[in-house]
Amino acid sequence: MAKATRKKKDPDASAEEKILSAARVVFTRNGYAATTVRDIAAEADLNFSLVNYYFRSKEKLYDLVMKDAIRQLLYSIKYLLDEPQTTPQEKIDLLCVRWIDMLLEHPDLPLFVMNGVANSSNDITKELVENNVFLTSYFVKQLMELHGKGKLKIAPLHLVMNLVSMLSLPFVARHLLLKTGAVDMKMFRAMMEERKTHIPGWIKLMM
Amino acid sequence: MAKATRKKKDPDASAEEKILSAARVVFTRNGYAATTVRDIAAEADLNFSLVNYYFRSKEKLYDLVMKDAIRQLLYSIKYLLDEPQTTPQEKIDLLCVRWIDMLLEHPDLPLFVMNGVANSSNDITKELVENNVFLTSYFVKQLMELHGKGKLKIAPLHLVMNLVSMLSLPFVARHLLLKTGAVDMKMFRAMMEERKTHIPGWIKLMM
DNA sequence: CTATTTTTTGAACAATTGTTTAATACATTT
DNA sequence: AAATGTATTAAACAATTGTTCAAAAAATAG
Repeated sequence: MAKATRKKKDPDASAEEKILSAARVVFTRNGYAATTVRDIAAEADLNFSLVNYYFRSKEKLYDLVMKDAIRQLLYSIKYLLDEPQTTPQEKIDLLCVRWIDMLLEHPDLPLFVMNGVANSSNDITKELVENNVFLTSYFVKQLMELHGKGKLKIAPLHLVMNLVSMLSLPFVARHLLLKTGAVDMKMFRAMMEERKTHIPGWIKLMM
Repeated sequence: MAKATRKKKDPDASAEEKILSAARVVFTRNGYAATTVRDIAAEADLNFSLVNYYFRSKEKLYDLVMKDAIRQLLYSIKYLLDEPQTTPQEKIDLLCVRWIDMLLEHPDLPLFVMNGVANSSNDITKELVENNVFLTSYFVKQLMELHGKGKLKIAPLHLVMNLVSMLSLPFVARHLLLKTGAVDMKMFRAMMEERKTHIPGWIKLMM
């Protein structure tokens, strides 16, 4: 095994890493079924047998990429939601900036993950449950407490739903917006920048 | 040609129709690439050569299904948005009920269409542009007029984005909610029923 | 009934798929 | 240097894919 022992140095970016990031690109763009092992190798500019050499199978490689995608989507805000010192409102402010920044860098992530979940193996579902960021977070506990005292109009689950919806659906529907000519890329980015501050405002109206 | 001339009567549900609705089921569940012509025929309980006999190719059949899906998603609210007699607020009330009812019957439609658009042919993009329901609607004209007069705080495009987001993302993320155990099917339906009236309320707060 | 058209079937096809294997090239160690 | 372990390659594989085609079956028309 090369991967496990790792006695050698990495020559520049190692073949293994080149394949992994190529897989990220191709899987994210085309999905699992429409992606071939040869596509990935071509993107990495390597012989296609190396994919199986380093990752054993297409499916194992996909699971790796999908798990990373889920972590990227959820972990980037996890500690933020569990911070005991900040108010729910402050959490919302930070969350929106943090998440939109991340999504602007990886705009295809939400659709990719939604598809991964829809046709998921147990392995991937497990990754999701273990990182069930929102519902087990201190953020939701705070909201439930406020809701219980009558100091929060909206049900916490609806609030979270609205927050995630307004943040991520524009990215899910990004290609639709672009291809219909509703917006161009520059305008899309500008609107997402606006939403960093607008969404917290709208959410607070609901609270 | 059988399809074009149609001299015969339809024996019960014709083979052609059985294939089309089977294709809807399988394509919507598994996507284009993961669907085989043999899967569709099996779902329709027919010989798999009939798929090509009636629809010439897998891709043409998919385009049919996708176009129908887009129409179902957009046409169900098109005339509603172009009604000159109703106020924007009334349109929003009706839209939310109408759309959530439709999505509860076809919950996989949004994710299916988003994927179709992301990897779309020109043919499908055309269908979208021609049914560009929102941005060319009288609804948006009304909003822009109000916004121009300073009688509408939120920018119309953000309003439409928020409306569509809060309505459709829960369906896109439906499998995630169910598989993580955040909600069960009964609770999901109940929440969507609540959102029929809540979303208009939240949107109006933003206006 | 006979003739004709339409529908259905099963076999065959070439292409593409993921995976394996054996040989070769390269790097490291002794 | 030789020996050993690792990385890379090309070829081959069995399976699956969409599509075609000719024959059989069923339905319709004359």
